[in-house]
Amino acid sequence: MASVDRSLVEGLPLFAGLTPEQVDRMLQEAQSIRYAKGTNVFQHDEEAHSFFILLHGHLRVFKLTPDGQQVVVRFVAPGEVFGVAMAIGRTTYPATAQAVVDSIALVWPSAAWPRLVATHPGLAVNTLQTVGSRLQDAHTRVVEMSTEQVERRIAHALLRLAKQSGRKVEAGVQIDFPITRQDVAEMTGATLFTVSRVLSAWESQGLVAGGRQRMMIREPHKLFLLAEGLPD
Amino acid sequence: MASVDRSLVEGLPLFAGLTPEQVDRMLQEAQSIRYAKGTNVFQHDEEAHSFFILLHGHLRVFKLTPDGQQVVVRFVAPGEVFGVAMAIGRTTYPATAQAVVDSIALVWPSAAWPRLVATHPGLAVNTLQTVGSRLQDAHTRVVEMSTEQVERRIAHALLRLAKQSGRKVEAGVQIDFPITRQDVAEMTGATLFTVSRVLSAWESQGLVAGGRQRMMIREPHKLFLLAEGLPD
DNA sequence: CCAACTCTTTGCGCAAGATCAAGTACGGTC
DNA sequence: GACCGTACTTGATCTTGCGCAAAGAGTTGG
Repeated sequence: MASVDRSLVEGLPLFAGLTPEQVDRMLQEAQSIRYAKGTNVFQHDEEAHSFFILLHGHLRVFKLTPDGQQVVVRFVAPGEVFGVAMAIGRTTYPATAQAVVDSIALVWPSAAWPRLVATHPGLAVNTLQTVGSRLQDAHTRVVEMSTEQVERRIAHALLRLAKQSGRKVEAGVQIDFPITRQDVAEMTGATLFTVSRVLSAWESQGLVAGGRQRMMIREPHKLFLLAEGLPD
Repeated sequence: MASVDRSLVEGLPLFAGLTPEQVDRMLQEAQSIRYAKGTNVFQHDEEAHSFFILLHGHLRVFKLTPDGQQVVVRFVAPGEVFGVAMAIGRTTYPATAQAVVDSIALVWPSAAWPRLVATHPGLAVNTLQTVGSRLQDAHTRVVEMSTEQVERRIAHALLRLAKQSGRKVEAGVQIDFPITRQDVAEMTGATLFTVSRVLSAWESQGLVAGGRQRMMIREPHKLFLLAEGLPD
């Protein structure tokens, strides 16, 4: 594989505290692979052969229930580590990662992880921070699902998307990958129908905009107030 | 502080891969502290001054919403590490840990963590596994809350409690710390009333038993079928 | 340009659970 | 042993959001 330009990965949290030489050495072991829109980077229950850093594009990570329902765990944005199943002590992936647009990732074989960690102890520490912050997110989501009603959950989900993958434009904050109402439903534990109704209402109030697979937040602050359940 | 008997902590996941001497050295830096039933080991948003291993007792870890609702994050059983806020990159605790019975924990100052990790890289790796498996749990819970109705969520919650803190007795599996219907409600995102109704129904079917703050599963397998939504 | 598809909207009826309102039983204390 | 507070039960009512149906609107491709 062609070697990877270091500038692409400098400053990534995973590599914090490593010397440029160490980073170079790690990069030499990585491949860079392209995933066409709609393809799966890995699948639920598949053997965890690799771990990744997303260089370009966006992924949708979801779980499938026995009766075929999907639940979106998160979206992966460029720069993030994903598929670290091996590091957290699993032998298979706990979810499916699917490219929502054409994407490129750096790929290491999972088998290299123990050696990499032994050589660069900082890797474990950095990964611990990453996994820890995902744990925070998951708990936040549990709290929201336990105590908030749909409208506020949807508001929180959109704000999180905006924060993670929002692009500021004149008219507001644009989510910079295609996302359906169904996706939002699967992030919030609501139905497609309910999400559609809520978004329609917000659109007519000028809070958000966006048609088919497009989502833009026009009034982030008002949406925030709504998410927190504060008076208008 | 009195020195801690090594037999109490041998075989704990946190210490996996450390030599007995290394464990001894770590123990010398720990205090063992007693927490009376009902007291808080640490509180939400408090500075994360320490991290812990529970030696004896049971803790209830919960978050508080702005409007005062509690959501139970998990229960801590003896042998588990908790309060590792610092390790996952926080300066404050993200939740409150409260002793549900008189409890004893080993306590290290958070400030010692970076040095301990530098000396024993295995610590970071082990903690990563622990945090990773909590992340799994949290995601499982999100999936359950998104796709299952209350009855099945309650069944899953009880099964998880039984697995983690169940004591097998002749008549079934006894949860070996006091737990209220309110607690179960706060674990499942249901109301006290709904939980009470469901448990009453199960009790009359002989599925579970237990009165005030007592919970015992008499038919684990039937409860499992119910949790998975399988026919009788 | 039309066909086929996917995504989205909207209306209507219904059910799972929440909320409210009494109560009852259990344990601990003086 | 009487009292008190906390946990639990049970019933009646109300609301949120789901399920389903049907149709509208972009998108892609022949």
